[in-house]
Amino acid sequence: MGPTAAGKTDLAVELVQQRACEIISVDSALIYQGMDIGSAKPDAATLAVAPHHLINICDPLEAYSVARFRTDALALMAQITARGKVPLLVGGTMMYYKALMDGLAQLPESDPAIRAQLEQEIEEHGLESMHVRLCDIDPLAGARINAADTQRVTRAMEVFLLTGETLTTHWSRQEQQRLPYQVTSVGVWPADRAVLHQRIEQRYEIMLQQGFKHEVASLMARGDLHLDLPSMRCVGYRQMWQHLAGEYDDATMQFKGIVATRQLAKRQLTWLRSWPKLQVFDSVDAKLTFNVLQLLDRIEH
RNA sequence: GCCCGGAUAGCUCAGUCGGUAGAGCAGAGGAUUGAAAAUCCUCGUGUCGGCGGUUCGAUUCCGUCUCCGGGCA
Repeated sequence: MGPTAAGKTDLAVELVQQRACEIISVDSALIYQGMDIGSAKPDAATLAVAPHHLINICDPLEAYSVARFRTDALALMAQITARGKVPLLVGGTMMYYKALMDGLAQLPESDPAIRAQLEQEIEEHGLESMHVRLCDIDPLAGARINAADTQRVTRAMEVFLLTGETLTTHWSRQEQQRLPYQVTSVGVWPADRAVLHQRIEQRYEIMLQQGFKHEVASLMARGDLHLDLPSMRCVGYRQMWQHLAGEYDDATMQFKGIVATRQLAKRQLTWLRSWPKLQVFDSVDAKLTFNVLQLLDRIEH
């Protein structure tokens, strides 16, 4: 686990070549086909030596979810261990890891019709009033969810409308779901934040050189994608889309793209700072791979 | 060389009819249960360009110097 641009892929490629394991990507952006440059997806040559599960599994028009990830990852982990190998989960989507380890309540998946209805309601009466309504039907969720948090207010209402029961009720029925594996959590990032920021900037530069603008232009040219899709809200893609749509110039696009990436890294680190039993390694350390291998071998014996 | 306009938070700028100042962005910290690279919350002391003067008190008024725009030569 680690923030964006920390060097997770490089480490994973090393590990997979030296031990009997298979990589499962834990990344909500790498799932999309045709989103390669801006998502920093490993290139074809890398994938040839280090295949990744759960990348390129969705069209950018589709929405994936944490629940689907959990199902997919558990199935893959069973297959991989059946082959006598170790599942190596690599990525920066911390909520996916969390759901995998701690489980999820039995909730309905999002329903486009209900969501459209709720969106319209927000447009007509405002999010405030929907939050007031939420407080009425589910005071606990209402208190917990900020009145400005469109996504969570909407989701809580959606669950209620879909099932007739509140989010809080569903949560109260949730049982502990223990992962049937021994887990070693490894965190990788530069100890110095300034170094991470530098890496982010350099990587963005490289993405532009590799034709990131053209990649987004092609996605735009399809005609069926738009900015409200989870795929097009991905860091970098959103800013490039807005630039291509004429909202701002090239320099602004670069600035906003880098800023969004830094902010993503910060949020990822917020998860990791309090992650239970996380073994953290400085990715700047030249002996990184050696150190991690040593840790893994110690666990196996 | 002369005239005009600037100089205030990392950046862009507001403001103080004289009582040592605040927005946006950036940045930092936090939350996170089927959109999570999403969504949301909290956090603002900085020689108010330098030096002098007036004043009980100057970032604010005056003088001067420096730098940056623009204009005239």
